Amino acid sequence: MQLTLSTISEPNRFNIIELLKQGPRSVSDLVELLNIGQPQVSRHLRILNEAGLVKVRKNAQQRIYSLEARPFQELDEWLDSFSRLWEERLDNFEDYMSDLNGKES
Amino acid sequence: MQLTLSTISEPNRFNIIELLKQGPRSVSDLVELLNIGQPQVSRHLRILNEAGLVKVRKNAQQRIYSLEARPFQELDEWLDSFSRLWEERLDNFEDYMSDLNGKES
DNA sequence: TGTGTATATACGTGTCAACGAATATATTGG
DNA sequence: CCAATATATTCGTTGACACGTATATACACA
Repeated sequence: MQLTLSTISEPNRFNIIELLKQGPRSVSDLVELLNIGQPQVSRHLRILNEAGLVKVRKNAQQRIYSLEARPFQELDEWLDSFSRLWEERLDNFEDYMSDLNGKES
Repeated sequence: MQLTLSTISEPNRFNIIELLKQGPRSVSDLVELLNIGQPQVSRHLRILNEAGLVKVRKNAQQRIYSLEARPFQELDEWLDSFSRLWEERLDNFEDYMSDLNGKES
């Protein structure tokens, strides 16, 4: 979970993920679409792969990268545990805590 | 979005968020529950606050921190854009791309 | 097999952020 | 105002990581 988060939080990897969301891409495709050099793209792809966020497929000399669904599903499930933050009436809960602790600011 | 991600990805801040998910907490509460010093807790809380992930309320000398819903909602909405990854049949899409690019591995 | 294309790795450098320790600021009650 | 409690900030150090350049590996086709 935290590996997923820290991996995605790097801006270039975030951009790579946004591109792969539209479909599989080769490394050279990504190099053209991003403004960074090929070694950097390969390196970020390796990190994404090690974090389980992408998978690779060979096509001649090309490597076709695509997104792996599971980690994003897990992130989504983790966020479900926050649902009470907005789906239930948070205000009432906060007022309750205020009363417990004394007056407000 | 990326500020949210990088902020959450730090392990101590992730733990703080998990605790705040259960309800508002004072700094000293968090210091007891986590295994890090008070200055570190305060520092992480400041970073969480600057990222808009928590809000503060004063109660005497205490500062009561609680989660802010919006960034988590935004994260959830961002993940919605990945829904096709698992809700629709990805396999067909991949086969389609394979045909476009030539033969498979 | 050798050459070109596609991708990956190695290396040195610079930056950024987390940490612990020490100290500063706020807030309350006496 | 003073002392005590609660929280915040500063400082110096250190480790992790992203970058660019250079080089290595994989694969296909002539």
